[in-house]
Amino acid sequence: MTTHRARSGRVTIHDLAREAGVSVSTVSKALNDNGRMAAETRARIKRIAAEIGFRPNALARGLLSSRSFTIGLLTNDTYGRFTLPVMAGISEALVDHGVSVFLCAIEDDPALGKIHVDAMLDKQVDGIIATGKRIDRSLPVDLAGLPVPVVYAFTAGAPESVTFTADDAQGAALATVWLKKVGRRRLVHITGPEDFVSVRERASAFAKEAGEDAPVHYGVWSESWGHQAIADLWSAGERLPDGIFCGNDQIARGVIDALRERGVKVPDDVSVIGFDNWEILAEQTRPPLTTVDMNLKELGREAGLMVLALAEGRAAEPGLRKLPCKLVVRQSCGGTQID
Amino acid sequence: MTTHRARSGRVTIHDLAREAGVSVSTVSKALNDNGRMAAETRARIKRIAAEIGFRPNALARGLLSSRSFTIGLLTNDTYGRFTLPVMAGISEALVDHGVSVFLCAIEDDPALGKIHVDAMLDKQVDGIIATGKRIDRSLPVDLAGLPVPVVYAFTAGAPESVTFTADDAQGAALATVWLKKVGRRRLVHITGPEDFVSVRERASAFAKEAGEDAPVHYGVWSESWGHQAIADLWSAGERLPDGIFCGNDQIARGVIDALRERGVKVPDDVSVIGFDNWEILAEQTRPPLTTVDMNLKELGREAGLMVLALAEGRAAEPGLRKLPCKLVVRQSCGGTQID
DNA sequence: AAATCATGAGAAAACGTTTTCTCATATTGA
DNA sequence: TCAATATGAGAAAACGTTTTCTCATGATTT
Repeated sequence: MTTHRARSGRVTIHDLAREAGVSVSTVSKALNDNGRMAAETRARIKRIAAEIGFRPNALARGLLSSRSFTIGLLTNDTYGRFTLPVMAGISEALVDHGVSVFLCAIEDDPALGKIHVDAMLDKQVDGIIATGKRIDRSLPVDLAGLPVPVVYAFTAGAPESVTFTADDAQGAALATVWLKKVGRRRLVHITGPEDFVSVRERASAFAKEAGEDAPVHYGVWSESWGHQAIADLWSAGERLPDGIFCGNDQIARGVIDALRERGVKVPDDVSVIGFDNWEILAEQTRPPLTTVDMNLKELGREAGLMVLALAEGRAAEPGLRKLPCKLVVRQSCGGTQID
Repeated sequence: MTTHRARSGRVTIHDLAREAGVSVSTVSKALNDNGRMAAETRARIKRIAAEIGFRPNALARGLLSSRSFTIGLLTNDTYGRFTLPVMAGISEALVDHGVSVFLCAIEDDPALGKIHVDAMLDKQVDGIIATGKRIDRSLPVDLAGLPVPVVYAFTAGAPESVTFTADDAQGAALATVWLKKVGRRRLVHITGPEDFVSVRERASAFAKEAGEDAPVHYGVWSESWGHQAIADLWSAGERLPDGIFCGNDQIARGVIDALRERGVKVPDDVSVIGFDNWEILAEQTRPPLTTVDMNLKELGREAGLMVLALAEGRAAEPGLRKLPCKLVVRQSCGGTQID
């Protein structure tokens, strides 16, 4: 057994070539199934490579191919509620292709954003995915004119860019139809701030399904707003709702707590449905929350595959792609089957 | 204005050398403040570099220096509640040093773990940080004998490794002392499963401060357990507590809800304190939760700086480093000052 | 005036791969 | 038997940097 380690401590193709008694070019061709070569030689080289644990240096490879098999993920969603599933999807989609992901949290800070973008470019990322908390705000960093493709997920993209988001209207319709399906007729929508595009899209889909006169109450994205909204409705007292579609799970949680405090049974008296399927919240609510899932992981997958495609030079039609939401049935609406 | 772009589309040092009318070696030395050179030449090269937007290719640089200015972050905390702040701290600490972070979510899957570790090594990371959900479990991947330094944060490390975690005992003491300070005398501890090392450390610190006879109730990490525990205590009815130290914020949330349902006022009748400072939950609890913060972001910073130090060849004493927790005072205990 | 020294800048090697040539030998066809 | 072709494998260039070495030129010392 001869020694085969270079000074760097990592096994290089030269060590392998020496060990196998061939040239580095032969080794390279053997391992990449390129070139002409005796099958026996190829097999022997591969065997020895496995034995001594040779793994090609991706830096060297990337230098030559001008592909780094690396993409950058830019996010300002510090808390990560939306970003995390998206990230998981991206990572899952790309790991099979040998692509790694740089995580760059920019916390709404333009200076930090620039630093991260520069660092990514220096490191020759093959592409960038920008992701955020809402589809109608863009990240505080200029991604136009970069030498690599950029895909936007859950954040506003540049004109002529590829952008992915959830189909808010379809999700809201899903929720509203479900409330009707479990027999509810007096529906209300308690949701977030009206300046969110998502809020408006969901509200108008709700109106379409529930009737134009079905009340919509705008507020903020908090439990206490849900609580407050119920207090307001019940103190007004006229034509109390029997089905409540909430703009997110936190609001739904507040709504359910407020109903319980008033002795209103969920789902016996009133059905409540949320939005986001923030599992740790939705599952712990009593009763567990039926809610709309935006399929963020799938959205991440698609974004990952898209940036990969663009990096490989395949063209893609620019524009906003809305991915369908799905219903997650738990117990806060009654009903059991998913369709 | 001559053209200075190479075919790759990115400006290289050769383009810059041509533009400046000097050799590439001179350019390199100029930009890195190395070598001997007329000050005027250096300045001129720097100016032109900025003009044409030259940024050195980190791959090429890394190939030569055998440093990639990249580290890998391995995590199995899919939900990200613990990992996210740690990540933020790591990123924040390293971005100043030009180091980028590969995010590798392995979801408790050994095969996926191996894939990610191999990918990181291929990409010549300068070091790896492993992070998880609890200090007494290790990631399902073998990080021993890797050619790069490994630092563990919030997960069990290999023997002789550098590991960071929060000081559970100190945090629990902080909470218990605070309950006494706001005048509570009949303390109980409602916490998670006893097989967690953290749970046992917190419980024994609680016992030390609250008295060995102060009751400790073990359960699970959920709101409903907090709810249940209060139901049990109040139905037993003997010597009801006036101060409750909860093992995490979710339990505290369940406890507070259960107390409210029984007409017990928080914090007037009973003080409740949580653990984790999971802000989105702690802030939305009514009343907002006083809780113990594990300083995970700071933990991430330290881990980041440590892996950097090790990567640069500086030695560090192996062992478990416990970082202090801090108290975050909101309204669920009464009292106002932090100390 | 000759020898020494400081200065500024370029040439070339190196990092670890992949790829394109080139070339010797073996095989085939007439 | 001689040429044409296949086959196997190596040499060298390339990717974009950094670093070490070399070499003019001009300034300083004897």
